[in-house]
Amino acid sequence: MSKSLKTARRGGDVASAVADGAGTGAVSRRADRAAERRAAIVQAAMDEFIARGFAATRLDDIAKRAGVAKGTIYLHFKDKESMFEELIRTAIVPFVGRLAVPPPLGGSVRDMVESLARMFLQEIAGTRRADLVRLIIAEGPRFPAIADFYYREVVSRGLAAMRALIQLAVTRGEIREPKLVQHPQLMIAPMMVAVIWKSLFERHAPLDAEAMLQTHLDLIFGARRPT
Amino acid sequence: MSKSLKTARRGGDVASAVADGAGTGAVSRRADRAAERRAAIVQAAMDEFIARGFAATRLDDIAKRAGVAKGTIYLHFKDKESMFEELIRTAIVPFVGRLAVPPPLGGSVRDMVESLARMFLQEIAGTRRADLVRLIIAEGPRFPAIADFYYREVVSRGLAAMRALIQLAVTRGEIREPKLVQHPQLMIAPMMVAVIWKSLFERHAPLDAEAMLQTHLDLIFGARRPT
DNA sequence: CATTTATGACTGACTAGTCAGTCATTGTAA
DNA sequence: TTACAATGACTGACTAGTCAGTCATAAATG
Repeated sequence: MSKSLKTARRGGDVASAVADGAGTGAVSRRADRAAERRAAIVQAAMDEFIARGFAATRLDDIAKRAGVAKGTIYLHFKDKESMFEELIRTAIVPFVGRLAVPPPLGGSVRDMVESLARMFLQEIAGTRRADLVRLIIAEGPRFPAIADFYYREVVSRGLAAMRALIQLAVTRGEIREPKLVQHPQLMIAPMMVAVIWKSLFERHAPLDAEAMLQTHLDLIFGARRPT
Repeated sequence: MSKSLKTARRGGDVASAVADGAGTGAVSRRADRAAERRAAIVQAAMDEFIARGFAATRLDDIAKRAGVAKGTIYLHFKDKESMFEELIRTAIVPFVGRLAVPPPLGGSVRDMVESLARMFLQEIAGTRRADLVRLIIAEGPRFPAIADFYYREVVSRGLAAMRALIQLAVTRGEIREPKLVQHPQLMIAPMMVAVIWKSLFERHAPLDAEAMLQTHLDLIFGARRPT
């Protein structure tokens, strides 16, 4: 089943690239054009799903937004549901790689956690991706496959990495509270709150996530001494 | 507009209660019967909305579950959308009252926070109400009226109350980190995570929310000395 | 009996998914 | 190089089905 993904590059020449110097930007290679359209569909679908949720999203709208006929969508995806699932997966995968904790280099654990959290705030909480997280929270229960995938690929890995960091910090004496190793969720909780807050309440009361993060880290690692 | 809410109790006697001792449970009083049906509809609608989200929920299903004809629903609610909004409001209100911080009584702030958090875990995170919170997160952006209401009635009040408690604790010396006053969200974050976790990941990895709470409080108030 | 309340068949708008047909692109032969 | 054939990506009108909301009719009530 589910062959339908035509994107597989044939032969070798990936090189007919999208020089796309000046003018029309017309793409010749058939496969390229197809890939381009697929990308447009994915983008459009993402926007629509985020804006309306799964059930309320119309394929007609996705098609229109992607500048494509509805039938074209079905050349790339089996149906609405598998499109949705594949979409989420595709969007998540790029982040999975970074979850392997970078080798505990020289600096303090706090610095490492801080830079990780900063990255998260900038690349997720501050962007449309925050809505993606919200979408997963929203649709998860109705798409167990997605919840499972998300748990396996993101949550469990992320928590494992975080636990390792906490363990290290406890060993080094950077963190006093050893029980924290059992609850790596506590380290991440403020990030989750930030994501949700941005999606729902930002216009009521803007949240200074960076400042909150500092306070959070001070609680866990102890306040930095004022030099 | 939107009169349609028939629930207003007439006269005084709320007392013709639902004795409902043994048999049919037949209720005589018209208004009571109406109220009963309304309650059944509300309950059924809640279940369906939680299970499927707003868009995917069918009024036919709500009617069937409530043991009522579809037309009956429209005797109580203007349409699907306002039913949804009113539903959420109705479900939230009972909790608003408790958010006024009980007068800072004798005990420590930590004990007070702890008991509040415990209550939250038991009455929200442990129950179907957790899914209600998830539902608000999920549908909030599409129902600004609900997000607004939720922010006004729950979030802002809850945070204000929490801020007052933190302020008190800082004054008393129970909390060392004064910046926490600026970020009452940090106090609540683990509760939010618990709610989401229960909804999405409980079957993958059960979360001991109580234990997590203890660790969290130890971080904020300092570990209890082992006597 | 008059009035209020409840019913559920019905309607009309809407939408996921299909498929016969079109046509630009690619391959092949002269 | 040019003419012709094969391919398959793309289209959009269409089908079959769904569902919010209505209303003529029936039941319950006082």
